[in-house]
Amino acid sequence: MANEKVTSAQVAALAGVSQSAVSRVFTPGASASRKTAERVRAAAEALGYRPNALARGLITGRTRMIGLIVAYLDNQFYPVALELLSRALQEKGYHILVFMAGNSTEKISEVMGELLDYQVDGIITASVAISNDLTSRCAAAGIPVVMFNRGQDDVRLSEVTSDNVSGGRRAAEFLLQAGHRRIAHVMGWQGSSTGRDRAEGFRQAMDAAGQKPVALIDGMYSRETAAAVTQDLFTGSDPARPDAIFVGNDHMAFAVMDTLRFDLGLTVPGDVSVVGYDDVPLAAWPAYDLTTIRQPVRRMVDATVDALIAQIEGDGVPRKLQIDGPLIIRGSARIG
Amino acid sequence: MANEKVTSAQVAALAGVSQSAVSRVFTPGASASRKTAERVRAAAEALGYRPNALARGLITGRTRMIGLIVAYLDNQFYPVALELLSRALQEKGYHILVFMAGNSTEKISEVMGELLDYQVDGIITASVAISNDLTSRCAAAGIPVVMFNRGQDDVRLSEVTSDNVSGGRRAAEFLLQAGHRRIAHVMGWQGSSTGRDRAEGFRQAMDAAGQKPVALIDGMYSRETAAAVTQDLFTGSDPARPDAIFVGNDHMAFAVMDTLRFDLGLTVPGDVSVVGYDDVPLAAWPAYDLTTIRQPVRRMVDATVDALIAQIEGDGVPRKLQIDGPLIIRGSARIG
DNA sequence: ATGAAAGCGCTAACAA
DNA sequence: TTGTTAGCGCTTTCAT
Repeated sequence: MANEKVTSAQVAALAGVSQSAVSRVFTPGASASRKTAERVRAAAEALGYRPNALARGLITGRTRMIGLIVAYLDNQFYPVALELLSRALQEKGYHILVFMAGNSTEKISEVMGELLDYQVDGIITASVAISNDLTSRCAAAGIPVVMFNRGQDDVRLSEVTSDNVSGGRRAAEFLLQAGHRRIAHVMGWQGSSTGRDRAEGFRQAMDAAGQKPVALIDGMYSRETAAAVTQDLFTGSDPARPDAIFVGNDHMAFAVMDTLRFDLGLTVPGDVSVVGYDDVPLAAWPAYDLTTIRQPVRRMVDATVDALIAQIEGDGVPRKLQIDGPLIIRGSARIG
Repeated sequence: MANEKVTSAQVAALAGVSQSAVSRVFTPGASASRKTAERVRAAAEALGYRPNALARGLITGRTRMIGLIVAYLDNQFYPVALELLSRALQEKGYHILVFMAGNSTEKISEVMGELLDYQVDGIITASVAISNDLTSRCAAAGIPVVMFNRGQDDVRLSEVTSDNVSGGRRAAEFLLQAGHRRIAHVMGWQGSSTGRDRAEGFRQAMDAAGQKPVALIDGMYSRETAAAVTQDLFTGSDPARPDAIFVGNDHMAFAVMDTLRFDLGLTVPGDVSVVGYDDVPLAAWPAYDLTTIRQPVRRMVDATVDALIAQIEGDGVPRKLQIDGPLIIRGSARIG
């Protein structure tokens, strides 16, 4: 049974044409008469022939594979993005090679190297930063890189983010307007552009209102850290305790709410208002009903795919895009 | 700058050796003297050379790529499995080509075809069934397939599941022992082996106890369907209402709990006990605190990878594995 | 241990 | 439109 491999030569033999004729029939935009095409297709069908994508890639220099590097999948934002990215790329005839890289620089460069070995046509990094060195290697290899949901100051890199500074600002303004005066910010990881930008926006709005944050703590985008930090926030004396918390992303916000309700015995938003960032599907579930800044994943994904493909097909230069999302008001925060 | 491509020939020229010598240095288990190896490595380093994985794959017939087909990513079980699978395979030097296929048979076979085009060394299907025809094609191409979390009666296919029948049985027994006598089962999708097996186990235990289920409804593994079904369950007259629900997976169980609490105004487990299946991370969060049958993902992943690699490296035949998991008792169900 | 040569399966000039 | 020819970059005999 192990038919193993059917080659274009075998098809050619059966169809009584040259091997290159077979190739032409399977190459979009190549010329072949109706007659040959039919005979070739029939022979191919009979033999179960399909062109070898590797061999094709070797000669055309295009593999139609895209490398996707993602840190973790436990934050719901990423599976959602991954699913959307994968589908969008599939629709355009591309396939994705996924690598999980955590946040270690080492691992990331190892993984990038492997992607280059496989001659991917482009690389998407989801929320991971990449070194200058790596950027140079990709540039040298002529492989476009687009960073999804992370920014970096390098003209050779495309990036697609939401307007995180303005998002942070709006979150703070919303809380202030509701009358909160003891606001804390459990920040997104300060090693990331998103974490820093959101915190920056938050600071700007607080300054503008002449308010000082009760606390500014790095939650590292980790559920555990966010929970621990929340505990700490409420161990001090009463006046130091926040009555509102802006959290750097939804994933941490869920941990904050869990801690508030189940460990500290507080109510949300009765005792404490909570605002998150991302608007992952879980944020809309009634168990959390989280007020949050939406990142319009779908549009971000489309922009990412467009940017990447434009660069791959030649008529594109790296671009930096910001796609804005609204504040979604739900029940986890008091309303002004 | 666009260095584009560095070939082994260029390295050979610089190192003053033959092209095949370069190949040998980069081929594990090939012979080369220390001296040549050093010169080659130096030259490669200088030029930034790395072997082209495509060309290598073309000749060796091994690409070290594994195709992974997954239906959706919205059930937390899959991102978790995907992350684990990806990491495990990476560790063994394999890379994964991910495809999102929904549950349409058409899409699945389209996607399988593309995987075969890319000459993947093996295929893992996560919770998707595959047609006989497809199985034959893979068998003919000599490409091993292992089904993760789904079973199918075909000797050519490997499968790794948990013991779903016994899991369903234990869930029912647990509920019965707690004194419940009006138990409903919102079943997993009856088009899937897991959905059917869990329901089968549930029935067995109910029969053995001489009990009739209040209801047996297909929740389609969908959050929306599960929510709707739950509403229906409580619109009838009082005696028909369940006091316990065994739900076919956690993903639906969350929807059931949300509906119970926020739409129906019932308490869990006060008014209704809920038991799920999978033990995804979210089940342990205090907002749900879900009693559930654990699927030991890590062990299932390891078994999957082992089975696949054994078959790829030759010394393996398709195997059917069942890996059992415990009932995890939390707060969503009354205790007997 | 090493080089020369063949060829993996395909596409892309080039003639005809 | 078609066949012939030359590679894509690599591994692997086969001699040496």
